[in-house]
Amino acid sequence: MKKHTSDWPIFYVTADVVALTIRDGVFSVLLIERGSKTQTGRWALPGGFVHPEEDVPEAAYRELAEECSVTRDDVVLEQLRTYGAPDRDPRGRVVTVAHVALGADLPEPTHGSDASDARWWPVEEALGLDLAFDHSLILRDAVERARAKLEYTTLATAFCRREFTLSDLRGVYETVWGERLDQSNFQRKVLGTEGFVRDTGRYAEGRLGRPPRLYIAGPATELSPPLMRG
Amino acid sequence: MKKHTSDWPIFYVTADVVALTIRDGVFSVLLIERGSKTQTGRWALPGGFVHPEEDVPEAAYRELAEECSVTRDDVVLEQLRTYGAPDRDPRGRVVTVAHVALGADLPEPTHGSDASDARWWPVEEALGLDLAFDHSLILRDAVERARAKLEYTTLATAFCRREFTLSDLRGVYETVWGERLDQSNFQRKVLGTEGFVRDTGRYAEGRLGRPPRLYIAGPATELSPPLMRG
DNA sequence: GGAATAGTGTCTCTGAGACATTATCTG
DNA sequence: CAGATAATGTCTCAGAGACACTATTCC
Repeated sequence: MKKHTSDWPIFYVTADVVALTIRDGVFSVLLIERGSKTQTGRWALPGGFVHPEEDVPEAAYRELAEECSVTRDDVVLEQLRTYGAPDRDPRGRVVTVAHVALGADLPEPTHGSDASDARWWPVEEALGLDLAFDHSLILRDAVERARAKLEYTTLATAFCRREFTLSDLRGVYETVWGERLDQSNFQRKVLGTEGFVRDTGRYAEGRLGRPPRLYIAGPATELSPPLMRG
Repeated sequence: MKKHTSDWPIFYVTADVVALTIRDGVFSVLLIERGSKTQTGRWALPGGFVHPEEDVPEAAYRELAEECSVTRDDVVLEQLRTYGAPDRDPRGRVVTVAHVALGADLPEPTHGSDASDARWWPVEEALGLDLAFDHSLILRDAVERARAKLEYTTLATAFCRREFTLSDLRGVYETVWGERLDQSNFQRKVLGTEGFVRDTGRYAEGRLGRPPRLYIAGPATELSPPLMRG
């Protein structure tokens, strides 16, 4: 790493992304196996250096798009927090702004430039891995943030396609939280929360049983009082 | 600002602090008037560059201590979020990790090195100021974060001295939220939440009226279900 | 005693949990 | 029709809000 003499210390800033989705009913996270770079062979979160004229969320979108063909319309991206311990990266003083990206059924990763492999891992398995750098810590924080935000925001719709049924939405909660919810009480809560979902007036077809109504996400963002975990 | 040619772009990283306290019953924030540096004469949040070998929260504690003689035992410090828009600082690419520091009745600022003035502002007034850089945005986010965290955490105790009465604690909520709470229901909620406060068995003296019990903060951190605003 | 503040008790209403019932599709 | 899933209704209980009442101090 190059040295620099200045009035002020030099930092390198990266944007890392914890991309979460539900694939075949399994809460999953995107990990890449590091290729020719530092920490070769270890699994890590997608991410990379922020460019000089680039805003930080732009970098996060870009890094995600490089590993997995996802545009910014496919995910909800928000900042998680920043990790900047002096020894967190052996290459030098690297501060990372970690993000969480939530999307519905995100696609298989396109093998990117600097990764030797990339794939979706079940979150429970990924939490058991020893990831590169402090990425295991970041992953734990991201998963807990996602689980918590389902309680007091309408963020669960970010895991659904544009149109979804209440069963789909309930499935998101059940998958992410890993617990069953009563269908009746769930419907009462969701439909009773002004602006959580909006009825399209149409019904899903080609399923077993009575056709469910289709909804789209409403304008509400907060859930007050929250929908609570057991 | 010096230029640097490297494989990767150079960033400067600062730690800013939104120090919040209650002074004479007024929800207050510490601001400094910028001296000989950039944006001279404008009011700003305390903060400064993170040192090469320093962890980011250390820098936040240090910057706070430089403006106001406060040790880390006097406040609860937590990261707010990171602000890194390319044009947020005219000096170059400066990314700031913003923090919130909460404390009980923090002292008058000691006139620090690079500030021409420093003082506590009522939060409502400070929100109306046009602060340096993007500090008005950071302040808004910090105040909203603090208000929200009172709902679902036991953080309100951070605004109290080591020993406090339930009236003191209720006063924190009323001051920060700017609304009245029913004393009876508040007590029921606080005392009914396992680990929120611990009874010392002693009573406050020298007040008008019946002497109130003294409590200290308990081990609980979460409030579930939350204590809600009107 | 009166004023002021602390602490307790009670009534009501909302909302969550548990679970029963009805509705509407496919095979 | 049976089986499956969706949607609605009902009962109960916990907790929040409103507010009355009691307790203990200082003057």
